[in-house]
Amino acid sequence: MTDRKPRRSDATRAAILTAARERFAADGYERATIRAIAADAGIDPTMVMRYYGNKEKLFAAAAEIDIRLPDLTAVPRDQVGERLARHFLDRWEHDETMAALLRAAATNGGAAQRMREMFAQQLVPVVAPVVAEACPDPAQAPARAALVSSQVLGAALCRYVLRLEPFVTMPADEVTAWLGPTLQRYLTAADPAAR
Amino acid sequence: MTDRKPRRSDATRAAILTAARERFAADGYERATIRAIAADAGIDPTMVMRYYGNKEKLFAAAAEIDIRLPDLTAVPRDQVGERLARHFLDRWEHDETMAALLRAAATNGGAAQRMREMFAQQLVPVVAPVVAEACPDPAQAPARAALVSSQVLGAALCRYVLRLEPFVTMPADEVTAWLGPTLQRYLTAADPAAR
DNA sequence: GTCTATAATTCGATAGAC
DNA sequence: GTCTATCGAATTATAGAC
Repeated sequence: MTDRKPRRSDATRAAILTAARERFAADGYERATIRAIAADAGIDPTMVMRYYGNKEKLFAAAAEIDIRLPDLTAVPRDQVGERLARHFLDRWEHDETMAALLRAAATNGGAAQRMREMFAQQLVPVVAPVVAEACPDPAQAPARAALVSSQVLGAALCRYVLRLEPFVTMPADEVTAWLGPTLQRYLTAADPAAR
Repeated sequence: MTDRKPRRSDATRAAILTAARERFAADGYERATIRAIAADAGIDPTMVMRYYGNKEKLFAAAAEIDIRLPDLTAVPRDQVGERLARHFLDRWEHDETMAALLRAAATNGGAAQRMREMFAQQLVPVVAPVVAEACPDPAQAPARAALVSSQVLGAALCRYVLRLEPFVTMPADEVTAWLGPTLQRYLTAADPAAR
């Protein structure tokens, strides 16, 4: 009843979103202009405003993402780290939405807020049961998730934003091989000195 | 003979740099305006242009930093990780230049280039001898340094830029306790699976 | 050295014809 | 739905008086 609305210009909206993600990913929030996004999408800049109201709402729509984290409770305890690392790498190599959000979050408050919400609503819940096994204190989950975020986001920063040479060239498999044990420790060590 | 030039308005130049670092750190490159920087420094915007030419050169001057890495060859082999972690945390808690550079590097090509140079000229050389001991292949040094960068920059991103709650509240000692072993492994492990 | 005035752009957003 | 025209604001940068 509520999903029977294939508007005729639905393709246009999608084209705008795609172009917006590319521009926001390449230039960041402030340097990406509505004019340029419209040009990339092959339409008039006015249409962007008509469809999305203003630049901020356009970004919000373009940066709406689901990390689609796997269910870690179904993964062998000693492999959660590498599993997580591979998932993130995979996700980022094929979808520039995260790169756009990361670049924008560095200078735009709204984008940073988005990042924090993603962290709290998507990463913490998935990670919590794994952490609980090695560390009974339930208050530890957010801290461990934050540590995981720092390594994963740092890798993304070096690879996709700063384009730090050794990190850009390094094969995805090698990156996950290095990050896996790090994430594993952040999730399953009883304390910083353990393991 | 060459350093006898205490210009009368040297204090003004310093005030501009301080204000510039604060603004670039808080707002990023594009949102930080020369007007605002001048206002913070209590001078006329024209003076900023007169002293530094243009915005890009001003940023270059403001982002000129020396990480002042310690000599790792004088540190016990099994403590280089924690030593490095503590150094970076210490350095950043008291100097917002790195936060400014990090924020700006996300959207500004020149700032990103600066980051890469800092990495190649300051981190790689210091780290190379330590890596060489555990891994004879000299070509490994840049890769290990890049891994270290990813974790260190990721932590800075979460703590100072994104302000991810668990990471902001976490005491510096706890952060170094967690990051130390990670950096240690990146520097001294023979391969990703070792140790 | 310092400041006023302003040039030259650029961008987000709106009004309104078709 | 789509496009032309344009407003209003903000910015870097320069010219020139004092």
